[in-house]
Amino acid sequence: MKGRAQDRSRTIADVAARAGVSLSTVSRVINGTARVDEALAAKVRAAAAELDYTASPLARSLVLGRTNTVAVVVPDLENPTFHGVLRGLSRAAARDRYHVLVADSAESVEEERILAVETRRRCDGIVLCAPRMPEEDLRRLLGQLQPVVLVNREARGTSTPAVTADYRSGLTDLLDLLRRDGHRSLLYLAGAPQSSSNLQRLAALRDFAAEHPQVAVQVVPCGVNFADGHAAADGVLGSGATAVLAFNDLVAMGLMSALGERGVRVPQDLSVTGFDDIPFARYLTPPLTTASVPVAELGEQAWHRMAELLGSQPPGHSILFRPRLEDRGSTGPAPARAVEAAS
Amino acid sequence: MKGRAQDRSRTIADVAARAGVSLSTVSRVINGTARVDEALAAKVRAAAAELDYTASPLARSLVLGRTNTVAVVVPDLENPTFHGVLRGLSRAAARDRYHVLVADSAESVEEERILAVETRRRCDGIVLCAPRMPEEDLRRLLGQLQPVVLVNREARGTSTPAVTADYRSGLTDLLDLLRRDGHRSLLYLAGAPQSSSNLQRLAALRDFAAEHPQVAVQVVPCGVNFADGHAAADGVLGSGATAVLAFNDLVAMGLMSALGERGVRVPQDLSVTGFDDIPFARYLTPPLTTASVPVAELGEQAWHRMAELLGSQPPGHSILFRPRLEDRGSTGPAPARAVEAAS
DNA sequence: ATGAAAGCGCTAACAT
DNA sequence: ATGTTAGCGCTTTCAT
Repeated sequence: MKGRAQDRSRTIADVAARAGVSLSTVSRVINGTARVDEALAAKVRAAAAELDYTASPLARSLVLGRTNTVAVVVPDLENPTFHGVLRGLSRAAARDRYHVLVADSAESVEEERILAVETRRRCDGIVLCAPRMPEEDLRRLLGQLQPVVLVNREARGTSTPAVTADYRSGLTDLLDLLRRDGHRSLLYLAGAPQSSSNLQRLAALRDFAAEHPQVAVQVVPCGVNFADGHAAADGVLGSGATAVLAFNDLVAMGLMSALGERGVRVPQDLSVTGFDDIPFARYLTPPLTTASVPVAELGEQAWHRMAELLGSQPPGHSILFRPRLEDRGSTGPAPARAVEAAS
Repeated sequence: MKGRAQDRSRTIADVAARAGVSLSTVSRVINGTARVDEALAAKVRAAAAELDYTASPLARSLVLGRTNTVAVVVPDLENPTFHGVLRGLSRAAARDRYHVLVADSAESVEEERILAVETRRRCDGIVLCAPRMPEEDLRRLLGQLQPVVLVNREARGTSTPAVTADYRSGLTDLLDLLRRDGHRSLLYLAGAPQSSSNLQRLAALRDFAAEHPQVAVQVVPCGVNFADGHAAADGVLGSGATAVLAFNDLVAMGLMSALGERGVRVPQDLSVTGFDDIPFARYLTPPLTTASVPVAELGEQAWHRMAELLGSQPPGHSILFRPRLEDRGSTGPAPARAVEAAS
């Protein structure tokens, strides 16, 4: 047999020995931290190549105090929004040779804090998606987590950069669209009560109600996923509303599915809007009118803010993506009379 | 102000000093590695609590040779399959107090190798999703990556545990369904040509064609996502087939969307099947007939296999999930005559 | 039962 | 320009 099996990973000492130089020279050559005589450098490179040597990231991290890793903490990987954020972040970070650690708190606000703090110790910074954490808890947490970038919520009174979608203006756009279509009785299927993005939507609703007193707006607790929307159908039909603003596309899809089962036509009998513009929204029957949120870009920008912080620049400014109205087939003119509950 | 701001993270030396004991005692108390006098132990715990001390995972990893982290390497996080795998894996690993590093090779088979090797050094093992890597390259790579668990493909001639879906039997089920519905001219929209899961489907097709010579089966290159399916519509309509087996649900959805635009009715004019049973498949109009693959469970089982390897048990057996046929609305009896291309 | 000291693999002063 | 040495924060012999 040629060449012994390599028992374990080679160390810098192996390379130094083989090249007949000191550890520091090897380190210098490999990191390019100082001038090294070209002859020696060549020897080192050769030795490293022969041994298939690469420096232990662990050991480097320990001494450098830097892991070249960031973590993203999300409440639920299943949620298309966080999934998109992870995707955008992961690609962007990879371009800068950073790695990403993912931590899914499985919706437990309790765990989230602990998880974030523990995860933080394994990396250089945290991208935090914690829509439901009470603001005060969040502010306290932020101190231990630096550097942090927030996604889809802000922490007032701190200089933590945040990358968010402007859910308020997005919902306002949808409300205006429905109003222009002649709807005078609207219903909002609310998401997680205390979540930032739900509160923003409620703010839009409040503004709208004040500006358009002739339009009735009901708020009905619902949820954030398909099943929640599906279960809301009967309540919606009993409400007399001619248009429904679902918390997000998933809820809208669930609702539309249940409406279909009941023979209610969208948009002829009832208009429905979603939120987010998940990939399938445009391909539903009818295509879903929604406010498009560039989730992957949220993740990408979150990385850019993080990269600034890691370069020990001062915190950059928070950035807000304005959702774009996607006026598609699930909304239309208000019917002459409100639909009655079927069945 | 009460208490100085803590300049940087506390070390075990700080705790030892405060408790008036040696470093080793602190280590022993914290890890429970040896008996320590209860009085001392209490002092140590108190000191640790006061300083809010937790051991540096980095330093521990370096000395223990273990990071408590595994990496999952995927070709594309956007793909619902890999996304599901990540989700299942992440939750399962978290339960065992393991962290997960995610590496997205952005579809580049070239990068994949390098990425995997580099990522491997930062963790204890790799869960590899590399459907397109040539088998020989894969086998070579496997050596450097140990411990490895493969997802959705096997590496013959190795003992690397694999967790896969049986795409072959899944497609066979779909083929049988269509045949029983009277279809005699089928068309398969193929995925990535060399990917394992595409090859498995082709094998099913081959078997089927041999067993049922009276049924015509065409294979048309297509792709793996929505847009690919959408673009395939005209070719499908010109083919004379009465039923189409899309590579996966995304392709099926794209196709159905394009068919809708052309006024082709599913399943009356044309039956369509997907594969995977992504969350929205059942809510399409019509609901998609497909073969359901439990992606999150794939990830979960991948973790279990990995956990065995990490416990230095011998490699467990590979496991194969049999897709379940979901007979829904997008398939039906073959029309009396094949549809003609519209427009 | 406890402490002193070596060492995980590396980088960065500090010498020369 | 190169080598020697002291750590990074921890665990684990090895003494006592």
